[in-house]
Amino acid sequence: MSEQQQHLYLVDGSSYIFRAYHRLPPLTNPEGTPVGAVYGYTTMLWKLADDLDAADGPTHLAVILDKSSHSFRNDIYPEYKANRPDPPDDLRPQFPLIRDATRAFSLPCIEEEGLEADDLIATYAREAQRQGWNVTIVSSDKDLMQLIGEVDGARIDMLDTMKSARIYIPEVEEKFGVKPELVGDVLALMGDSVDNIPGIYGVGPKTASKLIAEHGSLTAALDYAPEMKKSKLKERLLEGRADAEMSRVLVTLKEDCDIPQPIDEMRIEKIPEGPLSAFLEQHGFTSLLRRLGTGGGSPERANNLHPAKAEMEGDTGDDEGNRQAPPEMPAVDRSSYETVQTMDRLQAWAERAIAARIVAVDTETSSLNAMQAELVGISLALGPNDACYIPLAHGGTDLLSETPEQIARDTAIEALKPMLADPSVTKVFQNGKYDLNVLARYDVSVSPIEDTMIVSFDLDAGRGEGMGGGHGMDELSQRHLDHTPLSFKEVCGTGKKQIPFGEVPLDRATEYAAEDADVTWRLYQHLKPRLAIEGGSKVYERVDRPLIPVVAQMEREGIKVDRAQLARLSEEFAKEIGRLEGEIYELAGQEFTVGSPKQLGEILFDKLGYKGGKKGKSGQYSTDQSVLERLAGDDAPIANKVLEWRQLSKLKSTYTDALQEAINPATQRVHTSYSLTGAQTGRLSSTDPNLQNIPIRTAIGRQIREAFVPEQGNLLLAADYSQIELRLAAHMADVDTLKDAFAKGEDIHSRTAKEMFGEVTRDTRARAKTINFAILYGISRWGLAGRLEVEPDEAQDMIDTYFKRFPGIQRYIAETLEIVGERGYSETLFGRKTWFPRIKSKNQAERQGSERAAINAPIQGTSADIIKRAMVRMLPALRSEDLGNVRMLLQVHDELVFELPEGDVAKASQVIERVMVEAALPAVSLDVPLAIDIGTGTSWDAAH
DNA sequence: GAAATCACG
DNA sequence: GACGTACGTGATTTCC
Repeated sequence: MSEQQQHLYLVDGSSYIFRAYHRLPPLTNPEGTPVGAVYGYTTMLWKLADDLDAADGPTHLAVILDKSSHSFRNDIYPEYKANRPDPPDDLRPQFPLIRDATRAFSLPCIEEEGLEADDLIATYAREAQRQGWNVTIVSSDKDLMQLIGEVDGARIDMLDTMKSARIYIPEVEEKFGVKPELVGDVLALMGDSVDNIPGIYGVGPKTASKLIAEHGSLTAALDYAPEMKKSKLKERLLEGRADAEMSRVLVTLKEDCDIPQPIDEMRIEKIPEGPLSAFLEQHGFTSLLRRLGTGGGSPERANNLHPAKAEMEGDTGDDEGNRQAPPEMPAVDRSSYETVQTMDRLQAWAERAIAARIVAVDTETSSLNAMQAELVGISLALGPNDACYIPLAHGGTDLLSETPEQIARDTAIEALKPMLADPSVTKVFQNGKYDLNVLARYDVSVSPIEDTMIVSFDLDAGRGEGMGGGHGMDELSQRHLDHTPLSFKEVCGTGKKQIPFGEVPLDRATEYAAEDADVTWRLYQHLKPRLAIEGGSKVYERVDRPLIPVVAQMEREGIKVDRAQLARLSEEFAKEIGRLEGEIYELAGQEFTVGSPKQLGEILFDKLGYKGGKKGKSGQYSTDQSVLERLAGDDAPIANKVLEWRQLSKLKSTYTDALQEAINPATQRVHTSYSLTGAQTGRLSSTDPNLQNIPIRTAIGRQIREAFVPEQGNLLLAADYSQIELRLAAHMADVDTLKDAFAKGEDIHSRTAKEMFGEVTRDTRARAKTINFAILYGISRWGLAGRLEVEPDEAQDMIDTYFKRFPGIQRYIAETLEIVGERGYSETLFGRKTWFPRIKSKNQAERQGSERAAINAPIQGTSADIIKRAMVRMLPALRSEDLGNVRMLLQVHDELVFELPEGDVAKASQVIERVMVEAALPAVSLDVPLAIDIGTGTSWDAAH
């Protein structure tokens, strides 16, 4: 080819600014206009312009914007995009500035009345392709992925600048399981809640791509439906055919729009600096301005963007002061990292860390379980691309190679200890609880620490889903740094081929490990300032951050379990399960897998002909507890046998077998791992094993609790908050009757029964209890009707009575929903936010689900805040009362479990009770007292 | 890997 | 008038 290949870049401007808006802090320019999204947009154009001379960079470039909200799609389907909320108030004034920014770069900006940006992009892309040009669409919109591919050597691909990812055929196939040409068919089946494209109800991305991949097209898949075997899916395909066909039209891009400007005119050469510098100056983008002057990327961080006024926080002010825009950082360069193999170099890094006062730290180990992991190496980062990896226990990469040169583990640890313990050097981790536990096992204490995972949780709980509850490092790096770090899989492989990190060659190990510290350092710079701006400092500084070492210590303490007792129970359960199985086969008239709900349903309702079999979404009979209990009442002896079988199987597999496996061989105790970011409301969760769901409600289950025991000469002490959520509801909704009952120490469910039904009997108290919980969980007449086994009308009457007798509740619900609808998040009394991205969903079930969760979150979350505050204060309080031998072992949402010398019980009980009762103070003064029940015994069961 | 089930607050 | 019905979790099993 004689001529240079032309390459047209089409920038999807509209979708970009929405994403930029959500991931950047609310900056304003010197005039006070919000410009956060504009800033993001400007840096993105800058990056593209930087590629002008690159081999595959743009020769032509245009920005495409949405002009009107109405398009031909609305004529086909009036509901199209109907559930789009209005753009936020501080985004709206930024739209015109986007055009200004584009003009400042002297780039063409294209928009047409009645056409969506996607259609213009499709038209331009095809036009350029026809002329033999390459095309790159700068967007991450999945609809546009239909266009990807090559015609006569001219290819169309996509670039997601936020993730720095090229998207071509393999990426599309990975995402949709089909070639780009078939993406439209998949989209038509699955629908799109954002654009309000119906698709087929109940068909999601998985099912859609499977169907299209199997049948080759939407039409073929729909045509095949009548021949499918009977299933919910079949029904839905048959019923939803028209919806799918209309959706197919809606997702089809219009490739033959009239084009406002020929592509030849989009050629770009060098960006003239005059208009650009004027624009940058006007909006205070001084770091970019400086780069313009020096003509290159300098890592300069200072600029004078003004932060939007921080919310009133009443904070200690540790984060007050000048806030800066996200620092400009150079791209991650893995070749810049150092492998530290001599003591000289290690000393140099330790000294630099002390001088820097802040250092990101990451440990590499042999296991995800902190209580078993061997330390393999440590990485440090002091700035972007200023990071190192210190290998400590790397072996040869195969049998023939020698162990690489490295500092002995103990020597290196001793050299790092002063820095890690230095109170003036902040150590930043991503999930620091893990590193703290690993290091503690090598007798290293680390303080003070910061944790980017927790910072992210306190800013964005509820906003993302994914590993670490949306706060894992890879996800944060993608979201905030536009960078994909090397994944563990890439370095260590997966499945059978996986190797321990200690066998990764040092150059590769350094790239991975040092990058993790580098990314953590960058995330900290990016996220920490947001806490003060967005009002998260209080809960982070006073609750979650100080909690990290406390929970880490609880995990290390572990709890003793009586293995012999568990083994005895396992054996007993096994015998009983076997006996029940025989009886069940007898009653069924055949053998089958009792543990298979599918087979059980068929036996019960098809073979034995019991009435009332209801099939759920998947076309399968439901056989859960409530169904079996009803059958048992209708004189079906097999139902009771299955219920018993289920109970025992559950107890055996989940508890008596699994807990024996969980005993740590080194400590002979069970060490759970608490997730600090697992529950959106701020609660902890417990895994490996889960010690927050040990049986208590049945006598047979409680035998498992008997296996949780203290060491010789000690006792277990359990302290739990009595009715804490109802107390908080009484305070937060300001309900005098309830507050009065709590003040007088009455039984709250009895009082509710008296108010509701006039008299207190076993029955009315039980109903009242159900209603009280229903209120906490966000009530619906059908939900309550189901629980109380009454008609929905009657349930509605009870709700009305409840609202009348306890005025305040109804108002609390309405106010909470109004605020969450407005702001997108709920707040606890201590300022913890939980986001509800689906609160405005057009899908009623989805929206109502969010509403119920939003009613509950402030109550459940405040309760979590309170017990967390108690945990933070507990050990210092005990220590100051000379109770240093009391160990805090477990937290179960409203309960703390301790192990202590018998002689300490009386004194410790007082301290524990006081700390728990006063945990809300002084930040919040409740109108209701908090009450604590305390028990002690020689097992967890006996302590209740 | 999803769905069903069931253990807890 | 239909949707599918209480909030928040984690572990195990079966089945595709």
